[in-house]
Amino acid sequence: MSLRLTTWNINSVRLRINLATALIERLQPDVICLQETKVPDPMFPLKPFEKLGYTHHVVAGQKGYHGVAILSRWPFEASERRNWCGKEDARHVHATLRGGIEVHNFYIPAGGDEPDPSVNEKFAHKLMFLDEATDWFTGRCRPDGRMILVGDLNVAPSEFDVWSHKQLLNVVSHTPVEVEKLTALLKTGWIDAIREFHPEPEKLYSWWSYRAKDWRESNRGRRLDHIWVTPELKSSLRSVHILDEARGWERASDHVPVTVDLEV
DNA sequence: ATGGTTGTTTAACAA
Repeated sequence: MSLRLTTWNINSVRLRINLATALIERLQPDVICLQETKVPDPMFPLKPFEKLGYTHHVVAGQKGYHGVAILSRWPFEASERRNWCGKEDARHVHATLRGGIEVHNFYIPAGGDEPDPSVNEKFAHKLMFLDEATDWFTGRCRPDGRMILVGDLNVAPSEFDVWSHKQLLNVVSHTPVEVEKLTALLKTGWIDAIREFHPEPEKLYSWWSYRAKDWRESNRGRRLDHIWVTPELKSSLRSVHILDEARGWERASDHVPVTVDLEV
């Protein structure tokens, strides 16, 4: 069976519900993983998704910030919300699809502006989150079997994942300590599916700041959104696609949807 | 070197 999964930091699911339906019409993913939904669960707009066939969902939201959701045309065998770092932040849900494929959807803390954990509590939280996730996937949730990890991981790990390695070395999202910790998480047993199809040195971005006058012209992007799979799914990978043009949509999110196709 | 924008919620914060 073919499985198409799209991950997207939508930056408010209520504001961009029409962009979500446009995306669905166009790509028809089987599974959609959203981040930064910014809505408490009772107010999540499930109806438009249900009408389009996404009758299975796991949603974890909160007022104003964060929020993740998995919306699926495939039934779930199980699903769960998980909290991290002793906080109630809605940053992770996971679901096991019919057939036993486990999907993890993360919204890793952005980390604030100052890349020093001793003065910036948000950056400390980000590093702790990455450590805790690494511990978790090393221990009771080992990445074996058929598993997919996606989301806004808020780290652009390689020099080819940012518009300027030099100019971003001390900018949160590309500092060596974050890259080291994201790499440790990857090495718990994952394969970077996007790079399987677009190996370095090809430049890849999934986010462009709202602050640029012309995002396309300046093209100061970063690859913050990721799709990882376990080795067991490597031979099932068929293609990946970063929908750059979505950054040019009216009232766009600052992130664009990223899609993977598998034959499972 | 700095400031630039957007979303939620309504002045301030997060990204």
